[in-house]
Amino acid sequence: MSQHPDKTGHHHGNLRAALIEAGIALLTEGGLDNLSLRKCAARAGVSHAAPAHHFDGVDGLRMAIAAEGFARFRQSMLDFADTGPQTPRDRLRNICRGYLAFARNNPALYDLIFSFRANSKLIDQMRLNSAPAYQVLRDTCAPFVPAGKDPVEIETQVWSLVHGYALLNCQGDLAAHPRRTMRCCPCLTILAAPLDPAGKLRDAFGGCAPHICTYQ
Amino acid sequence: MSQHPDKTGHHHGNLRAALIEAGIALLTEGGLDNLSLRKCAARAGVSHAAPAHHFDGVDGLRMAIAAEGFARFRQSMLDFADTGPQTPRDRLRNICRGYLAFARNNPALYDLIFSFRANSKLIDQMRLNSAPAYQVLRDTCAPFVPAGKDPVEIETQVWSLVHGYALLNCQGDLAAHPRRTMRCCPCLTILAAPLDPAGKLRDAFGGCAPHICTYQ
DNA sequence: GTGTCAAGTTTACACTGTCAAGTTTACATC
DNA sequence: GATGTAAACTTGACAGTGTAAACTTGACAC
Repeated sequence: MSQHPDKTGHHHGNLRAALIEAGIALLTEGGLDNLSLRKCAARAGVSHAAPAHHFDGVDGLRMAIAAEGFARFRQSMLDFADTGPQTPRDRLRNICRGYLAFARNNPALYDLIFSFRANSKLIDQMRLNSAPAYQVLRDTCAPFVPAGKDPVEIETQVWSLVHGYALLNCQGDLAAHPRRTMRCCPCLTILAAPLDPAGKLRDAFGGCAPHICTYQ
Repeated sequence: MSQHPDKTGHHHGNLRAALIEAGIALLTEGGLDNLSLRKCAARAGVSHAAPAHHFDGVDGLRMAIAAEGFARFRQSMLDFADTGPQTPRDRLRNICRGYLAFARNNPALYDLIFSFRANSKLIDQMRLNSAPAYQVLRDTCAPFVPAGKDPVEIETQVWSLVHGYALLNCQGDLAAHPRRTMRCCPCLTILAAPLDPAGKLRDAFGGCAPHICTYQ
């Protein structure tokens, strides 16, 4: 099926990847509104209708780009988690840092991922795309789930907190105060100072209890 | 300036309000993608260019609708806060419920509010529009801010948590499990069971510490 | 009446997604 | 090699979109 490593005459050879790459570039340059089938086509050097043919419409293109975004998103979390000490608490703190780093470094792609509103046909595929990223969260939260409790509760808490924080930081009122940190009970200190503009993640976790969460 | 209570010949009389109302109806019926200048115009019975003339482009229309959305959003929080016991803890719990109720009852409007990406010209106006809603949060969080601490830290925590939770519930993976509750340390139990589909907000806060947050 | 100005209209244009039809290429089969 | 077929595009057309400029209508001050 993949007998076209390079463009051979009429066939492009690697159009799908080229279109996704073009789409990510468009997102990076001009935000969500800058992404269109025709611009992707022009950038990939194909006719204006080629992307729609490939991805079955603009929603398909956006989903394909979002799938690539989820893969990079997941990788950002894993990159942070695999660095430094490997205690469960360190790993949980660091996937949150990786989460926020991705949101900060790829705002438009992050926007696309979490602004995706698909019809029922694509929503299942979208869930498949995002599942590996959620799995990182699940694996990392697992050590903190008390016996007999539903893991999804603490997962939801961590996910909600970091997701809301990322959105508020990247677009909302907090964007004016990027150095703002979050501190509350110990389960929240994992998010402290994650968006240091200089890229040096200050450690502001001093004085916290050693457990993540006094789950009752 | 408002000498046109009804439509008098050429002038519409109350075009601005009619367009905003039409826009909200379009959002409610078909989501974000269903909102356009021309559809608003048709629904308000004016020419297709009238909305752009009024609001100086589609971004202006969207901002005007978002301003109305923020007002309703704020009112939803206040309605919940002013009901029931009036301890600081009750009020904080209830503005979160009001927050989530609004997100659930007005998903497209909530989407519009928090997906708004404005150029630098409109972003200041947008901040003015959202300020009263944020003020509700600030006032409600104030009793929980320890002396000498920056109030914005606990505000950010609560806002992030409820914002992320609302988004995940309304659009994301959690949408499949609307009855999911969040429980963790006491500061988080305010969000427990906020999205009961039957509309009866179950109280699942039993066994929590009486203080909101062991802020250290 | 006259001037002025805001409020809408009209017209036109570029851009967008989508669809139908046609063209080119690859490949299997004879 | 010739042929059929399916996939991978291209081409052309169309409706819907935002936007800008020019025009018209109405209200009001003088």
